[in-house]
Amino acid sequence: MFFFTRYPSSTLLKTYFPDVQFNRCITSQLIKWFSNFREFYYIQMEKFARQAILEEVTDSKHLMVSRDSELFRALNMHYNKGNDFEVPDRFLEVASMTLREFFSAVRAGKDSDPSWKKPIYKIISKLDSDIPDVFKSSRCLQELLQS
DNA sequence: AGGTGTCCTG
DNA sequence: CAGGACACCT
Repeated sequence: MFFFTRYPSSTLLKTYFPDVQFNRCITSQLIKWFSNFREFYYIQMEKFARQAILEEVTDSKHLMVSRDSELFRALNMHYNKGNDFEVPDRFLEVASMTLREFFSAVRAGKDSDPSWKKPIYKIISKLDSDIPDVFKSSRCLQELLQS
C-alpha cells in the first residue's frame, strides 16, 4: 500500500481492513508502520541524493528512479520482498521527484537548516494516490495465498 | 486530552 | 519494526 500512499489517514486505512475491529492500539500501530515506512524511504532518498552529488551529477533532470536502479532495489526489497505486488509507475514518479527534491535541497546547502526536510515532506504528502480495491484485506490475502 | 508525525533508540 | 519522548494541532 505504501507504493500508493505515503500518508494514509486512519479512516482510509480502516476502509482497507474491513475485517479488522479497530481500537486505539491497532490504529496507532498501523499509523506507526507508515511512519516507519516513511523514515526508511526518506533515509534512502537522502543517501542516494548525496551520493549523486558526490558523483558530481549536475542535471537533476537525469536523476530518476527506474526499475533497474539501485535505489529501487533497496525500496522494493524493503516493502515488497517477495515481489508479491507490481510496483505502480506512479510510485517511480513520486520517488524520482523525492530524489530530486533532496538533491536540489542538499546542493543548495539547505541541509544546514535543522528542519530542511519539512518542506520536502510537505510536497511528497500531496502526491498520494488512491489504493486499488484489490488491497482490501480479504481479497488481498486470497491472492497472496494462491500466488 | 487525544490523534498524528517525527526523532531517536534497540 | 516497536517503544518512548516530544511537538503540534484540535
